[in-house]
Amino acid sequence: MPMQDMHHVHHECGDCPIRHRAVCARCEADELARLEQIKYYRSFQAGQTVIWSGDRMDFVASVVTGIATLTQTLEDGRRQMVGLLLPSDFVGRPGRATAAYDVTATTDLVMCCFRKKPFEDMMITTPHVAQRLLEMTLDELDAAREWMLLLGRKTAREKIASLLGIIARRDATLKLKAPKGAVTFDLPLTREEMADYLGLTLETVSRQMSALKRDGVILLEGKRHVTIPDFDRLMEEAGDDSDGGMLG
Amino acid sequence: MPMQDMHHVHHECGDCPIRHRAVCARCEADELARLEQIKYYRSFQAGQTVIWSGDRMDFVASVVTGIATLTQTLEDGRRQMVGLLLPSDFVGRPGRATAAYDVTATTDLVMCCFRKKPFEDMMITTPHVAQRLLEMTLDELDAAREWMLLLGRKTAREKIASLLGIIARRDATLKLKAPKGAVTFDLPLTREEMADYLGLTLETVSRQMSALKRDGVILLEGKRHVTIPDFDRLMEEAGDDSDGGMLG
DNA sequence: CGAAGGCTTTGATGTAAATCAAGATCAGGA
DNA sequence: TCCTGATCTTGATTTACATCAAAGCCTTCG
Repeated sequence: MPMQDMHHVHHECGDCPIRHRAVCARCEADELARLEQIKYYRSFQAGQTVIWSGDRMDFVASVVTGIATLTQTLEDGRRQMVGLLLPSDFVGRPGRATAAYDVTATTDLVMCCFRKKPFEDMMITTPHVAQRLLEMTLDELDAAREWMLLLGRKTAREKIASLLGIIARRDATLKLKAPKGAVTFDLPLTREEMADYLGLTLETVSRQMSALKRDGVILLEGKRHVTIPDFDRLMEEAGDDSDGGMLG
Repeated sequence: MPMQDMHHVHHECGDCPIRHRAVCARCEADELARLEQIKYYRSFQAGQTVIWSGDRMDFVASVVTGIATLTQTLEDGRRQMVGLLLPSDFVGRPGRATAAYDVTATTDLVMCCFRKKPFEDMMITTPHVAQRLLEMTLDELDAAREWMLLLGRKTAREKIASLLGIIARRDATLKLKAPKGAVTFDLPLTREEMADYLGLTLETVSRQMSALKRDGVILLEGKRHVTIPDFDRLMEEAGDDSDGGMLG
């Protein structure tokens, strides 16, 4: 089984601490498809909508490059981001005909799409696919629950610090280096998108960014470029439970 | 395959609108186990802790009767509920050694447990198990995302109305009748548990319950027994997006 | 170059929910 | 029966964040 071996070698390209998942997107995509003809690529520009909630969705997909968001909207326009899709993340649901969320490209984006019917067939005939998808979905569920704690119980400052930590970790992972000491990266989100992620207004996001800057927790160069001189300090500000796993 | 047929008959016992899932708990449990010796039942009293976050967890389980909660806690004691486990719901993660959340019985509870190692083996040898588990996990992820919208963007009054709607629907499902017109049920949660679910304080929960009562949206008999004279009215108060699926 | 339109910051003010503080209600046990 | 403690309600006050408003900063496009 050289194909199988190949697969495992690919997966050792790195493990993402944010979502606890292998991040080699191409590999993921190729593994899931197998059959060339059911898979195709689509590109989107930053800001473009991939699909609207309620639209017919005859494909499932995974992110190859770029960042996409899932958002829900109330009738009066209040918006909440409910998913942040990074390379290798999966979107769409086998066995559902319409999209449940708005999917938007926040950066230029390439997605690898699979026609739904043949993908569903493959799920049945190829057990490995369902098992892998389960693993990914469980990771997303854990991330969603962490996010719920943030939304329900953290202060604005803690929310911002948490988000910066998440982005910093993701970025460090893509560059294959641990987020210790000084970290630097570009924010992939506008202030409004950050607000939609965190359940805040864009003004509060802006104010808290300024406050963290004033207090030396972060350095800002322009509006988007962030440097974190002391990652542990940032994590303190995020107020996270740090004892998980060490008490039993 | 009479065993297989049996299974499908069982699953037609009802579909839960809250989590879009078959609710026949016994059936679920028996299907997942197959081998008698890897499965056992555990009972808990209301208020008892099933497992603490970080504890070693050498089993996975599903709820047979009663209600359990998953909660996360920050160092300073702020608590957020991140999961509400109803009969047939699954808890635990194949491939993880320790619990990620505190699991607590809010009512008297019976769980059907499976030793983890043989369960993991079964996941590999029996494709159907992984597929079923994927389906359930995707449902939970959808519920978590709905919950994120609630936590991030809804007012206290909307949060309470949403929670009452969720409980009413669950309860109606268990009784196999649609939640239209007048509905009546007992709250399975204390005010504090409701607050932990909703990201509020117990005082705010109490005040908003009183307000909904004053406005005739709900009737209260004692602290726990709730009657909803007009379910549509309650859903209006919940402020949910109602156009989902009808615009594309 | 200068106007136009996104983003972003910052300030002034308002308000929903938290916090602090009594009491009320109820169940169980002596 | 009356305590005792848990749970819940209600009131007074504070506060974190939202809202409203204005101005600053880039980019780009005429």
